[in-house]
Order: sequence, then structure tokens, then C-alpha cells
Amino acid sequence: MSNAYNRPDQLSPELRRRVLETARRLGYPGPDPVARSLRTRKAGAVGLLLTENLSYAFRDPAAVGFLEGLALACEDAGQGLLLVPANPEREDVAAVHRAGVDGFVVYSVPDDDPHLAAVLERPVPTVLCDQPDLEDVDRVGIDDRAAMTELARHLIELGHRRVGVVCMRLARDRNDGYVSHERQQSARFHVQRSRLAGLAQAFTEAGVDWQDVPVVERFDHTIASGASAAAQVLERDPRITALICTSDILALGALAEADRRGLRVPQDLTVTGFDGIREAEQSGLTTVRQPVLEKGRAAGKLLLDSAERTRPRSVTLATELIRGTTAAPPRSAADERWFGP
Amino acid sequence: MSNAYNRPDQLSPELRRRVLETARRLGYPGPDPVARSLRTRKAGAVGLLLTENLSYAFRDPAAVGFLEGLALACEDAGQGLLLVPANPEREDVAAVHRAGVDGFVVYSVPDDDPHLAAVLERPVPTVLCDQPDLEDVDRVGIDDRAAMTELARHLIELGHRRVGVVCMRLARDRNDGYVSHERQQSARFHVQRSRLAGLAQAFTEAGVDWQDVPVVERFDHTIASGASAAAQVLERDPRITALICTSDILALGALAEADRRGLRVPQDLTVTGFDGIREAEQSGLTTVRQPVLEKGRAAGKLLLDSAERTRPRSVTLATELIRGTTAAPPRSAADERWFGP
DNA sequence: ATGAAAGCGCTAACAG
DNA sequence: CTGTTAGCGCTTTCAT
Repeated sequence: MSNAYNRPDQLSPELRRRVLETARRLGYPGPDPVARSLRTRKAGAVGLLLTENLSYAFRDPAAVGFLEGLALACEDAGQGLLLVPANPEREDVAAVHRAGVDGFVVYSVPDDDPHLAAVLERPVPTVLCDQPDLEDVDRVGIDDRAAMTELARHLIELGHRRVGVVCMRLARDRNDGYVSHERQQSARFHVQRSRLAGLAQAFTEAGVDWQDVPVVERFDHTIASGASAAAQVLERDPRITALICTSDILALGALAEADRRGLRVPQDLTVTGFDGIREAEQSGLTTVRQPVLEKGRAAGKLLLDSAERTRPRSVTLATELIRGTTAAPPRSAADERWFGP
Repeated sequence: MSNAYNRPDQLSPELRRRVLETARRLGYPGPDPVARSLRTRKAGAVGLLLTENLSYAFRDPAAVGFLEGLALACEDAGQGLLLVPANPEREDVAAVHRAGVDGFVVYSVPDDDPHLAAVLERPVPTVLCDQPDLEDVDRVGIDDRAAMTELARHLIELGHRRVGVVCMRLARDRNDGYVSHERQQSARFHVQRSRLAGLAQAFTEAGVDWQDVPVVERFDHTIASGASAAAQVLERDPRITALICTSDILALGALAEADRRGLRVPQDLTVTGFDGIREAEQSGLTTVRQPVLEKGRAAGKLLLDSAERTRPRSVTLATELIRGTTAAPPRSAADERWFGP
């Protein structure tokens, strides 16, 4: 009987037809997928863990791009994609335990996230995205630090020395405001930590004392947050010539805030982002483009090609500095050029 | 032992701690979620079926909004969200059979979709979205027909009588071109069928012979498709004063095509959409806004509140006509006003 | 408080 | 080609 459903070749088409019809007549709804999974040890689905509320994944363009790539990979393999609810506010790890999946993709969670720990305890393959290397776990990501260093050098070349930074959440606790040097270095989000480190390195090399550079953090990753953070930086130090944001979303907010203050970009203020989302491209934002879709697809492939036993594997994708229209030499530098030092 | 994991209250904390520690030391990875699901008859996840390739869900803003709402509802209930791969090109229904879920949400698939049939055969609750009423199945949607009639009347009031229509896929087969009257009426996608019917009704009432109105269909739902469809309509009948698109995405393409041809909107050509996505709002598109997020959330709630036994339940959400800047009286009508009839 | 045992529905292996 | 059976890992019930 099981054969009628799963091995059409093992019996005559006629018999198969008869069996199936009888089954239907008896009200048999077809094999129970859960029982089958238990027996075959295959769930037919990939689990996705992300740090934010589930719905956030659909609000952030970068996350959407990642999901699209991951979905593509799952689709090719005929696998489902299970979004695992992991509320960062609560510590409810149960959802991770209950997920019937053949493997996990973990997308940009803090190092100390209990959900991540729960995933790693499960005896299924896992791919980490935008995380530091972890022993025995596959990884895909970009070189956040190098990319940010390149962007910083671009600004330095333009003449910027007095800059401010707006960054995303650095740890699980909410800290909407200035970031101490210590907090920067101990940030739990690998991506943010690396980007800040890249900035610090480039500016230190250029003779700027990084301790003097104001860095403002926002817990919520929204355009409004970017705007308010930009306001906070500009309030404290109006002489800043460039506002470096660690994401395009935040940069979009900074642009809005600059506009609100009557500051022309890039003449009065340079603004930069990170990610290369479509909305940023449309604004002409100077930013770093990273291949979010490819990242998702690579993560999925890595997970589903677990045939290769050469674990752990690590994939680092290339980024590209986008010289948009929101970065230019600072006013003072331009003036110096005209009037001499 | 099972109690240690699931009933912390049934035994002393001390014992629980000891049991768990011993288990860990023995390399026990925690209860197997699939086996648990089999036993408890709960998968802890909601399945989502959509007609398109899985990754499409992340490219269409309306679908993303719906997903966000659905994810919100799942999150609240601590349920996972399983995206079921259902390639519309293939007839591979297996993924539906294999999905370990407690219920399905079906989002805008054609009436005759085999995946939909497979879902309905499964003995789990189901919520249909943007589908015609089906006996014994919960439903959530909008009144597509009435909304489109309202939009059409708005155009008629402005003076438009010679219009063209660009619509989405009407059935599972690809038909990039003109749509016969017969195909319009037998369209397998409830949403498109209703919207066309709403248009036909309004224009017929206004004395326009609907048979004369060119309707062009596109299989792919992209801005490029909208542009090429618009071109096709304008090519055949340059005297058209308004281009009615059954989605904002298509309308965005139509706007681009109008621009390419040097037609000013709305002076030379009126263009309208449907859905009310953010990109449309930014373009000032005249359209119908529907609450996509609410639709997703309502679908999730309906599914998860299966406590209420008064099935089938039906939820119809309100829509709103958005009078944007892409609709105005047609040239001829305006001329008549200036120079007299 | 603890241990033993039944059985969820299926598939794979094997016997007829 | 067909029928039978063991057991996947868990939870629940019942007995100790």
C-alpha cells in the first residue's frame, strides 16, 4: 500500500489506480507527512533563524533579498523553507527545538544569541551567515571590515577628517545613543563590530583619533531611527563633514534629516550607507554593495550540498564600493582649494 | 525523562538539572521534534502555498506585505511559517504532501491549481486568500470587482471612454497578448477575473462596448511586462486616453512606457494601477489600495483561531480608491471644455 | 517520584 | 508481485 504512493514503478498501474481509489473512498487522506518524516529521517525543509521578529524579515530590503536567494536554493532542491519564530526580546528557544527541519541557516544574529546556541545543539547541519567563524560550522558572508575600510579611505581621500557614525544595534540590549569605545569592541553583532573596526582602522591610519569620533547606535533598524541618530550626531558636533552609516536604511534616514535641516548633500554634508539596496541606488547613495541574493543562495546551496564532507566550508562574497552622489569633498577642503590654506 | 524537558513542574528542580546534565553528557541532543510532532499531532507550523516560484514571494511588494502580516500572526502564536515550494510550471504536488504543518494558507492561486487540490485533500484546516468561495473553507480577501468598478467610474467621470487594459496572468497557460472575451470570463485567477468583470460592468453601464476595449495579458508580473503590454495596447490604438492596469507593478511599467514615448501623464495619457504598494504611492499613481498586511494577518488569525467552529468563515477587507496624479480628464474632453463641442 | 509499556503512522526489509 | 512486521523517538498512561 505504501508502495502505491511512493513507488509507482513497483506495481502495475492498474493495481496502483485501484489501491488509490479504494483508499480515497475509505477517506484516507494520504500518508501522514510527519510520520513519514520520522521514519525516513527527512523533514524536507530548511529552517531559517533570524534575530528579529519574524515579520521583520519582510520589512528590511536586504533581508528580503537574502530570503529570495535562500528560497531559490530551496526551490531547486524541492525543499520547504521554515521561518522559525525567534523573538529577540524573549528567550523562548522552544521554537528552535520544535522545528522539523533537516538543517538550519542562521542569518545575522548576535554571537551570544540563545537561539543560535540552541540551533548548534541540534544534530543537523547548519550554515552561519554574517557571523564570525565558528569551529565545525559552515559559513557564508562578506568581508565587512575590508569593505568598510575601503569606503573610509574613499572619504579620507575626499578630505574628510571630522566624521560621525550611525550604526545598528550592537548587542541584545537597547542602547539608543552614544557608543563607548568599549561597547564598540565588544559588540555582539559580528557585522556591526567589523564595520566599525574597519572605520576605526582607516581613520586611525589617516591620523584621526578614533576616540573623538562620535558613534551613535540605534536599536530599531528603520529610516526614522537613522534620521534621529543623524540628528543626534549633528546636534553634538555641527562641524562634522561626513555621516557614515552602517546600513543603507540608516543612511536614508540621515539623508532625510539632512534635508530637514536644510543641509545640502553632498555640498554641506556627505552621507554614506552600506548594503546597496535598491532604494539606496535610487537616491544615488554612496555605499558598499553586497550581493544579498547571492548570499542567500550560497547559504542554501552550502546547506543542501552537505554531500561534501570537507566541513567546515567558508564562502566569502565580493563587495563593491559604489561612488554615488552623496559624497564629495567637505566644504572646508573645497574652500581651501579655492582660497589656499 | 521526558518530563525533564516538557514538565519542569512535575519534578524537583534539582532532579531536573541532574537529568538534563546527564543527558547532555551522554550526547543526547534533546527531543526529536519530528517524533514529538507525530505523537502530539502538532507540527507547530503553518504552511503557505503560493502559485509562483517560492522566490517570487519576495519580489512582489504586495506578496511581501501579505507575508509580513501572516508572519506577524504566526509569531504571535509561536508558530513557524513553512513556505511550500509549488512550481507552477511543474505539477509536482509532492511538496504539499510532505509539508509537516497544522494548516495551510493558500495565497492567490488559480482555481484549477493541482497544488490547491492537494491542499484541500489534506485533513488540516485551510484558509483561502483571494479565491472564490469554496464550500467548507475559510476565506479572506477583498471585493475586487466592486473596487475596480469604483475606479472605472472615477475614470468615466473624468471623461474617459476609449480605454485599454493591461492585466496579469489569467490562467496557467502563457498568453502574452490580447485576451478574447471568452478568456476573460473563464479566467482561472479569481482576482483578475473579478477585476476585469468590474471594469466591464462599469464601462458597459457607461455605454462603452466592452468588446471593443483591448485587453492585453502578461504571464510574468514585472515592470518590464507592464511596459511591453502598454506598448502593445498603444501600438494598436493610439487614440486610447487611459490605460487601466490590474496591478501597480504593471502600471509602473506602463508609466515607464508612456515616458519612453514622450507621452505626459496624465495630460496625454491616464494610467491607473491596483494594490497600493509603496512604490506606486511614491509615483503618485491613481490606484486602489488594499490592506495587504492586514490580509495576511487575518488569514493567519483565521487559521490559528480554529477554535471557532462556525466554519466556513469569510473575511472581506475594505479597499480605498487613491486619487493620485496619474489620472485626469482626457485631452479631447479637456479640449472640448475649452473650445466647446 | 519513578519505571514500564503502548502506540502515533509510516517505510523498508523481508518472506511468501 | 504482494503481505507482514519491526521500529523510527516520542508522550502519555498506568503501575509501582
